[in-house]
Amino acid sequence: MAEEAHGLGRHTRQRLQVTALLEETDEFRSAQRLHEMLRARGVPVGLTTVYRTLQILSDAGEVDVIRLPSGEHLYRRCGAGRHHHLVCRHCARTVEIPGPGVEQWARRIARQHGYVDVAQTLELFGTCADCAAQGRT
Amino acid sequence: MAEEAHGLGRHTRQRLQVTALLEETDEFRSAQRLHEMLRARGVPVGLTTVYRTLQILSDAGEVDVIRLPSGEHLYRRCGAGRHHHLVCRHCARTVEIPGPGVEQWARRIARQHGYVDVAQTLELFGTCADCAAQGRT
DNA sequence: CCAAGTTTCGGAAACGGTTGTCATTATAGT
DNA sequence: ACTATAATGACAACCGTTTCCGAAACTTGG
Ligand SMILES: [Zn+2]
Ligand SMILES: [Zn+2]
Ligand SMILES: [Zn+2]
Ligand SMILES: [Zn+2]
Repeated sequence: MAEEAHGLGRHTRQRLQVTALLEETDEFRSAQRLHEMLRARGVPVGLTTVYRTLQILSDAGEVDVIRLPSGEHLYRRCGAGRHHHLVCRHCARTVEIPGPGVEQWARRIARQHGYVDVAQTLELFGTCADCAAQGRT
Repeated sequence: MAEEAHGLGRHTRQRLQVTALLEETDEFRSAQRLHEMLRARGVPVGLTTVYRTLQILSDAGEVDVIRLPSGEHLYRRCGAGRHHHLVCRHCARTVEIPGPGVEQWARRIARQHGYVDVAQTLELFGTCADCAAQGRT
């Protein structure tokens, strides 16, 4: 029993804890922040393992990744289907934006210039209603 | 005389060499690559100075910067006005794409979800016609 | 032209997020 | 349980970038 037919490797205590934590929020969070949170609640997990688990999850399409201007990666458990992200730059609260429209536009633009096999990186950063109400610029 | 009214500091040999090199191409290039190229043509410039110069130029809006998935920054002397970039992932040859359409779309989406002060990151990566003809995947 | 003040240079060291190493430990099929 | 195999995690390495700081190069006033 407890068969692993999901392409994610073994069900270890640590991975279950990371995935459980990712289920709890709509915010994008960094590997280091997730690690801190797990340690804070008494889960003895190594930072390396958190990075490894997030790598596996993102390779499997189970989590989405965005990169801040600083270079750090943020991870989030998202809904199915391609989409972009509207992320609050203060609290990282995120709304999913359906993707097809922009993707079509990108493919058309690329073809017009002779480029093929186009990929896009599009993220939107803003200040969410709550953070704006609290006066955060 | 020869006063510097351009907000870029002094016209030193090194800065002139960096800007001159940037004028020579339509490709985005990394600081390290620019440094190598200058040394290769006998210009004795330090890597630190190349980084500093590129920082100054990008702050002044004289060059555009994009970031590769690996995290390294690429720099290019671009035309005036806001635009996005369609970049060949093999040779970094770049076409400028007018920006207003996407920006309008982004602002509208953001407002619909209560987000304000929206900023976007959009780059297109593809394979250019030449590189495709040479069989690069 | 000279001296004093200011800016820039550049080698070396630090930085920060991420990835590799490898001996130890946990998992899952039998 | 037993065993083969995969995962863990403390630590070190990595890599592009930034900071430090003494030396060198400009600029300015006299
Ligand atoms: Zn998502
Ligand atoms: Zn917010
Ligand atoms: Zn540009
Ligand atoms: Zn190309």
